[in-house]
Amino acid sequence: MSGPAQVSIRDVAEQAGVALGTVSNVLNRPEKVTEATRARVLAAIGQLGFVRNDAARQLKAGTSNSIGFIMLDVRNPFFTDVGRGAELQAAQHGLAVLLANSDDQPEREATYIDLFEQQRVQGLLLSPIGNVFERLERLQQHGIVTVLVDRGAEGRPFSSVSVDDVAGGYLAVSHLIEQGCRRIAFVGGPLSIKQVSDRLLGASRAGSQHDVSLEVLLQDGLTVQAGRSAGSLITRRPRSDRPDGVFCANDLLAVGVLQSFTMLERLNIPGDIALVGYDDIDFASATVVPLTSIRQPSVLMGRTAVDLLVEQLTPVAIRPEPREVVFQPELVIRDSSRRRS
Amino acid sequence: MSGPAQVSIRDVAEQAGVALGTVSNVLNRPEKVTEATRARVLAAIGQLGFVRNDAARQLKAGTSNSIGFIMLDVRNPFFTDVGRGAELQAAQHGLAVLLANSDDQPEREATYIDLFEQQRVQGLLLSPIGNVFERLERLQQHGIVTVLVDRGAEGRPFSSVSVDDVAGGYLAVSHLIEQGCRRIAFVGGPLSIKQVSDRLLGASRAGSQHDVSLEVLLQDGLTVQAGRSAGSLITRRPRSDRPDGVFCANDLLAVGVLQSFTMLERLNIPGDIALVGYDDIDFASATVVPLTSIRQPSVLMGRTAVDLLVEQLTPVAIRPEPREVVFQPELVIRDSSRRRS
DNA sequence: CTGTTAGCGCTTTCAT
DNA sequence: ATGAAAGCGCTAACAG
Repeated sequence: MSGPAQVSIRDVAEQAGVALGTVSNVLNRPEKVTEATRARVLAAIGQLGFVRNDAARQLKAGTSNSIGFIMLDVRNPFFTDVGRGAELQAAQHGLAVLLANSDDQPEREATYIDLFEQQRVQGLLLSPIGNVFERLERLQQHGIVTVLVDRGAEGRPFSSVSVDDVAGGYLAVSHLIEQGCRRIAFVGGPLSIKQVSDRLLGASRAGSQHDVSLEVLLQDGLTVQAGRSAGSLITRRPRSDRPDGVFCANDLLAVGVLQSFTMLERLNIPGDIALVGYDDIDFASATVVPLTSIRQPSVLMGRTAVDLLVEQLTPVAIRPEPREVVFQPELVIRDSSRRRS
Repeated sequence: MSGPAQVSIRDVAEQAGVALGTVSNVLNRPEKVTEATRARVLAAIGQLGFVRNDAARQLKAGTSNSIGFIMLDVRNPFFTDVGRGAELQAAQHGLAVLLANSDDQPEREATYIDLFEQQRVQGLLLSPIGNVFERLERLQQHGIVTVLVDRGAEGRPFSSVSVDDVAGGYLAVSHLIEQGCRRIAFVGGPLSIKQVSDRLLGASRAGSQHDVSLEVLLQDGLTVQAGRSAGSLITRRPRSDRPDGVFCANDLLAVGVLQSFTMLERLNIPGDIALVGYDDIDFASATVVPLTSIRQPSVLMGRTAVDLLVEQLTPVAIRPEPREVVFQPELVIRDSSRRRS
């Protein structure tokens, strides 16, 4: 029932009583083989439990048929939604998606880029965190295309799918101002993450247009945990020192802020403090006070990223220029910020 | 600056003016090479942008140094937490973790098992969904070890990390009964998922011990979406027909149920209906009504899974027997079910 | 340290 | 259809 530990194409050929090349043909060009021998070969494959060694196949081909997706944070539903979209679309093209989690750490990002490069993936989807653009350009010259996800290319030779984060930040804070907020706090960080600094930029534009103060409560991560600590920072202040509106760089933070706010009996959301998050994850509408948020088309972004990648998977000669797709964010108003109407 | 598309070890040797074997030594046994030539080789590697071709390395070695983790659902924070733990521990052993998402679909699970087998990963972490045990045993004979995650091995020759789901279901429903519930509904499905049927089993044991009715509202998935539809199924009934306690097979479902419940002004949680979820994800304490849940030690489970895998990565002769690690779940009581102090 | 070599498993080509 | 053979890039072993 079970042959040697490593069953090779040669073993299969022997078992089936055919030539080695014929087995390869059955695997790769079945139409070149008569029905009868094809059946014999398949039977032998089944008996021996043969599985094609991808390393050898790749070595020959020079590339695998997977793409890698290095996510900033697997625990952020936004990214897993993007991943979901990527998988759906990749399947359409016969590609598999391997996921990795850089967890906001440049070293881990670098490690996974290495790993995927060594594996000679067809391409990479990546939300860059560290300073990796030179790295990626070299990769590209060596035949591994990168598509930037949730981040614009800014003149660099990559396709990208992103959302206008400046517009998103602007939307969020404009909305808070409309609801009557005058002392707004931005919760988020680190600013080395472009998405965060862009959202802050948009926020401060909206703030300065209306002459509203914008305080920045810098956090070292975009997690529920960080949100909690930002929240308790605020609640520990005397009432008069607290902001009346809080804009969080993502929903995880907002959830954390909400957790710490709702531990204070006498703090009313949105009455005392209005709250806006970012990403509109599934949970946003299920929080203590349903969360106003900025929606990004996450699944569509994943699909688009793969399409852009496949577009670049053509021979250099006929390869189109990299493209940038920018989606517009959308304000989703819920109770956490709704003061009128 | 950039050489041929594929820079090989041979190009490096040429550039550095050393022998091919020396480059290999620099890469794999640096101590066998003098400092000076090592530096020359490293310089050449840098200049040419050489990256070791893992396919070739693997082909030679017969195995990669990654492990694959096939998750039931990337969008469930429980699994990403497990993944996080696995990554942490794998890094300790110099292994990389590649994540894949079977999304509850047996075909996708099979596809990824194939993929990882073709890639000759060192081992697999897997929460089985389809009927894959024969497959996995064959894999094991061919040198790819599997550790079952969130699922016991039940006599099969695999190590496993799981949580006692029957105990968890029992805990949940016993708690509801203690809070005075007498008509309990179980929301979850499909029952083909062992975790779900075990939780139901525990639930019904608790129910029958106290002579409490247990209604099963079967869903086809463990998602927020499915939870919403179960919730509206309940709220559409006349008050007298509604359960007074709901136990959801996971927190995503519970979040969905909560969403639909809280759309009804006059429905009081936990007064009219008490609610218990499962997994105790980060969001559980941030929901409209903070969610009572059954906690599983997710990160620890991931770490343990990798340890069990590494344990099995020894030559067959000295390999220890597979082990089963079973953690006990823990009831975390919050407002969604707390009726008496 | 060098230079050479075999071989991992597969694909592809070629003449038969 | 076959059988033979080259070669993908690497590792590891060898004699010098």
